[in-house]
Amino acid sequence: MGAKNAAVGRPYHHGDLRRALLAAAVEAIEESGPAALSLRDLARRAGVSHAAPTHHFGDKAGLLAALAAEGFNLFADELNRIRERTGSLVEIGVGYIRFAVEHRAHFEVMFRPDLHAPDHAELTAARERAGETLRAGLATLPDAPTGADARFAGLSAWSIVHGFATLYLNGALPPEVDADLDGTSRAVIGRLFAPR
Amino acid sequence: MGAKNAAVGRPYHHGDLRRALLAAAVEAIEESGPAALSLRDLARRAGVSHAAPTHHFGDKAGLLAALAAEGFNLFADELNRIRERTGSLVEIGVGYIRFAVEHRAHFEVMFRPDLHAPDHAELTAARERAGETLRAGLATLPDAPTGADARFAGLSAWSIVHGFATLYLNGALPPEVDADLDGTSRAVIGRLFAPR
DNA sequence: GGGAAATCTTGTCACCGACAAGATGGCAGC
DNA sequence: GCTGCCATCTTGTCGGTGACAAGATTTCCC
Repeated sequence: MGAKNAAVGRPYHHGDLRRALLAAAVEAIEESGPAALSLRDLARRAGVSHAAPTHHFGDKAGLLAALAAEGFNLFADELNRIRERTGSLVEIGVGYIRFAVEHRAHFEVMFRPDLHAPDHAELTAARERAGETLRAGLATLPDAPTGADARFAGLSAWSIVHGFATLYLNGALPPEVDADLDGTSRAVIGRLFAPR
Repeated sequence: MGAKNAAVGRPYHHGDLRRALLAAAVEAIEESGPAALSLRDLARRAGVSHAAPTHHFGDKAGLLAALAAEGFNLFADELNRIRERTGSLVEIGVGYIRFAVEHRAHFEVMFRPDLHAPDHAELTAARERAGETLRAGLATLPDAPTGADARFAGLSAWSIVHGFATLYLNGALPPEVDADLDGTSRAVIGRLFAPR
């Protein structure tokens, strides 16, 4: 029978601690960035003891890798949705940037391998899935290039959206950008594909 | 008279501790990234007590802000040199990426405001100087755009080089890129300005 | 040459991540 | 329906870290 503890109403087993910890991590990172993240703080937010997270993630790098994996999966879902709906590489790019802003905590962890547990299977799979999504997006180009050109086209498209998103998140871009993020994204990406 | 301490030869005053700590920080960050940086480790590397760094930088955020400022100054110097020598925006972009790789430790700290002491005067000035350099680089374009077009041109150029550099540093780019980083950079940047 | 100020040290505190050992309770198999 | 296994969670502990305080040493400047 549960809840014999001093803390009223809280059963010994949390129920879904793993999910609660990941949600708490998103919250904490949105508040103060991934550098300031503390496992003990997450445990407090979830109402469990300071050592509870260990069982689910091993260590801090394990938790961040799991969070990154969740991020890559959300990311692939979102971009696939946009691709099926619009079939436009520019719109996928706009979605890339919007994802970074709307899922800031996930995004800030996804591309920081120094924070991840090495050889994290779930993360590797999720990252691969997201990569596949981007490659499929490139194929939507009407005059899809081939050979070396295709490599450079892919790299430049990825670079421009990733750079814009990163600079925006770091607060490096001028404030006017905030007023119309999608519009600015479209204009910036458009310059890469403009026929001129 | 100096060197009465147990540690032979080491005077009480270091001489140039500030510079030594910044150099140690570069070394430490190159080894294990900015997240793993520890002030006490830097103090050990410099051969001083664990509290010595406080006087020069206030706290950890102060040290990282100083390192970022140093980075922005090196960065502006390097890009100005390239601009004067080549007058080419593409080459400035290649230099941007090469700087990120060759001064990885500095670069990884420069665009991470969450790590910086807020309102750090030296950093603000250095960042402004670097921004000025980039703007001057844009003006080298033969058909330099004006008005809103100029804003988007600047944003897209900055985004593409910054994104490429960031992805490369994070190990997200395929290994072939390593073989010819400058060539790949040029090809990627070239797609943005290609007349097509 | 003497005192003020800069520089560095020692000592301490709260917090953190990791680990170990034990408590709790769900659950499968009988 | 009971029993034992095992996932889950707690408590306790250790070394390391950042920040601060107070004191020691040295330089600098008048």
